[in-house]
Amino acid sequence: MVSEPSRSAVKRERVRDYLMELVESCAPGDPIPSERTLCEQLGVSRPTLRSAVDELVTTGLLVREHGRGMFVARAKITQELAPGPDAYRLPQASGSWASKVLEFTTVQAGARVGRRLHISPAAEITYIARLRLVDDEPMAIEYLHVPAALVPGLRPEDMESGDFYDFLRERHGVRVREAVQSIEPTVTNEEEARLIGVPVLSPALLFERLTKDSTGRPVEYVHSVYRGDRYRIVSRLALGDTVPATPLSAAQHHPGIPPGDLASRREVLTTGDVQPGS
Amino acid sequence: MVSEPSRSAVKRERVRDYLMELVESCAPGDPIPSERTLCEQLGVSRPTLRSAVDELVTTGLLVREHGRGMFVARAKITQELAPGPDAYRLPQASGSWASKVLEFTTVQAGARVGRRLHISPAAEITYIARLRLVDDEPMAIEYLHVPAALVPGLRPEDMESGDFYDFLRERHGVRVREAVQSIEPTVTNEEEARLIGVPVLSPALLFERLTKDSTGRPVEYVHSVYRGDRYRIVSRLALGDTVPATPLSAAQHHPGIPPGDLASRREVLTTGDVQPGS
DNA sequence: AAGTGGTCTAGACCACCTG
DNA sequence: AGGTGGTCTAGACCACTTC
Repeated sequence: MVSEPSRSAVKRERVRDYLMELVESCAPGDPIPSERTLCEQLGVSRPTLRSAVDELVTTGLLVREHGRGMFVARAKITQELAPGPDAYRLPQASGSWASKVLEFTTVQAGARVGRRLHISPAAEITYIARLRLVDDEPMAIEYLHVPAALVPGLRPEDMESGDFYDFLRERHGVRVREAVQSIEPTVTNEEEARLIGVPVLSPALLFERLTKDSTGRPVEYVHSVYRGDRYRIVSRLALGDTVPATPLSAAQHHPGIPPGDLASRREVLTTGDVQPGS
Repeated sequence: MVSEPSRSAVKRERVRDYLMELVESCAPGDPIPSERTLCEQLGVSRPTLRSAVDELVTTGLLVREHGRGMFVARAKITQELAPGPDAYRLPQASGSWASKVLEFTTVQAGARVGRRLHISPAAEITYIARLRLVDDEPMAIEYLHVPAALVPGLRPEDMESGDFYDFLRERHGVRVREAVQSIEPTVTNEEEARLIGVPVLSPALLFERLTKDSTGRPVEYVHSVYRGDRYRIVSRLALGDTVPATPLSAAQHHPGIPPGDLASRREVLTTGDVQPGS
């Protein structure tokens, strides 16, 4: 828009903008012309065309199907927060969650996991990789690490139904109390992409969590990757300054929840739920 | 690893794996050989080499500098949750936040924003685009939409210092009370990439927030994009089942905060803070 | 068999940075 | 001037899907 060195910008951008308009004039699921056809129409080479398409695929506007063609994506990656007049009502719990255990072994903790769980690197842990499904569609891949001594006799089936924390309490007398969790954006690698059914380098959320029991002992270290096109975090924040602003530290900024100017005095009321994609 | 149709997989993967090993054997900031040199060493064409490098740049392992060369990235995108024995202590507020107003205009709300703010599409809003900086490094780009009637006489300078919510209360008698916020992973587009200083298609977090005052009237709609390589959400979760498990709905799953099996009975204790990148 | 997307090549030109 | 990354081309072969 602003005066740029070159007038016509890069071809890729011109092609991408053309495609974006094309997509907007189509209904979700509609097929669009083939790569070779588009190349001819737009007067660009196939790598150039493909590079522009790559961007729209990563952004979530287009999907490719080998041997079939390209289609307008069904669920836009950036969906409306909530349509209609009742906007901003928190979405209800939706979809039925299930799990599928992909791997279940006992291995030595190793340096990294041992340090996290506060156990010896040589101590044994139960390592579980499981797919998390919503309405039978893959939503996330989760890697759990639990000290083996804590869960003797744990079976893969135990990880496919019910609440793991309930299970820990009822079967092993372990009462979880607190967890520290981090969330960061990432893009999928080959393995993750294959398992959760999205293209490589798609936007995703990386969670890491360390959970401790009532005695402060670490009981699980979890690493999981959630697909970005169907998963979203919604939270409801209380901002009232009813509390006389316990001055934690004047110029603090707590972005985890509200990345605005909210200095202190706010508290989380409720955490929302999944908004299924399509 | 597993038996694949073709033995050698794609060249891109072979090149990428070679580069990843190369990166691991280097210190952060170290230069790596030029694209043309690597092409010759690996026996691939330049587009193929570049495609592999693209992946590592998106992943945050490499950085390119036009005319200078390629370097091992300083801050790894997936950093340790917390090093050392005191792991999992929540990071303290770090860095000094500042803002730089890039755009400040009064415009008509339009259909989308009007609907969100519950005002007429023809009503005027103050539209503010501002860069959020931490230690003078760009961290996020934020787009605010505030009904103009609520903040008569607001000046750009007012948005560059202090807490906006404090300002609303003291200068305009508006007391914010609650907000609904969504967080989703995304990738940067050209504009966002340029403004926050990362490559196009880098992982990022997209926030949307609607804030209401004590009378339930919407006072701001904010859309912001945080860079993924320097920003992370850390939260501390209370999982104790002290509450007799108010059964909201048996098989519910609330991933927004703890994407494990936490059915109900959990509550957010504290929200963490920024972990500065390098 | 014919069309589609997936991958790769060899070479070209440009813009940028460093001597 | 010479190296670096940034972009683009024309053409080739493969794998997959449909008819």
